[in-house]
Amino acid sequence: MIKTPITQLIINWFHFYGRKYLPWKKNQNIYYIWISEIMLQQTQVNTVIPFYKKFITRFPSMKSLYQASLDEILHYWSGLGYYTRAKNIYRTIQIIFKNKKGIFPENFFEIIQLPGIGKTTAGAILSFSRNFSFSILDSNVKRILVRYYYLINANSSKKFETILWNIINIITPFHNTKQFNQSIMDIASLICTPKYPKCIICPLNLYCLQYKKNHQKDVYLLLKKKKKKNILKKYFCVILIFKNYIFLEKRNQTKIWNNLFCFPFFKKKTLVYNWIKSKNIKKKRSEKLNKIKYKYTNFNIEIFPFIIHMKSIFEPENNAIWFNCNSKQEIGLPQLVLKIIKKIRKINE
DNA sequence: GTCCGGAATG
DNA sequence: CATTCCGGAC
Repeated sequence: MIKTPITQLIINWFHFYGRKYLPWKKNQNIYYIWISEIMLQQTQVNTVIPFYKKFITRFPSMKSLYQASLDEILHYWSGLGYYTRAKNIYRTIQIIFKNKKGIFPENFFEIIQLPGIGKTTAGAILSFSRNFSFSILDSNVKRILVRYYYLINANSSKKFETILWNIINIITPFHNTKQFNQSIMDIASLICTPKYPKCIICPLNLYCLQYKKNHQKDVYLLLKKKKKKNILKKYFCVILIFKNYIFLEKRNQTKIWNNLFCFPFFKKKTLVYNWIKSKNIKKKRSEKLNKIKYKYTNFNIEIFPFIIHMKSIFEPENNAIWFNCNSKQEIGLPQLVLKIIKKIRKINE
């Protein structure tokens, strides 16, 4: 039973143009869907695909994932960002084997209890794996609803959120839910884009109030929050190199890159010198690398690296390692560190 | 350079 | 309520 015109239009469009061949859509395996949905949080489909393929090749089953350490999981997350997601996957697989007999739950209220899974991800998992009728409300869906119904955001955001959930619950069909959910997100990300939406080819343009009434302002833009200033943070870091080995420390209790391995970071130059002294380092030679700039939405980082080539190696303390750049040791590394290691390898070649 | 994006946490 | 997390697209 189809309830609203928008519902039928969305399902019809999927039949011709929807993304039906995504790697996690090859079967209905709830494990694969779960991993893909966590990866797809805050991350676009095309970015996720190669990470997903490597991850599933290494961890083809829930059992293989359960046998993995957090470091191994983080290794396959390296460069993808939002590393708490990998930690949440690790925590979830422990829960599944310790409390749920190794079976991924198929009950919405059980799934939503799992770490890193909210209403939208739970709905996506159940609709894509079992075709159960659950709605999703991610930013793609929000953008379509706001434009299609021309919803001016006059209310408090909490109230507005509730309104959007009510609407999507109404227009989500009982049958063909998985096609509908995939379709509305595909339409949003391929056609109803944040900038320069391709309304001419949009299957919803006949009824879309934003388009039909030819409103001057894009109602979606009214939702946007104010920008904040970018703060510049400066750090110094020490890159110790011995042959193919680089000294890395595991970050702990940090907000950014927690559980990932990085070079030792310092706020002041003098702290760098103190640290080098305390390690009683025998250096062969030092080297200057240009300052490294790195950007985030709310702040920029400049890193001034001190590169030291070592004569000999010392025993690393807890949570530190000599990382062999040529090996495939499975640890988590942020994109920044991956890039610096690549640079160093080029210089040394 | 600027914008985009789910869930947890403050 | 607001903020945080990360990397990529443009």
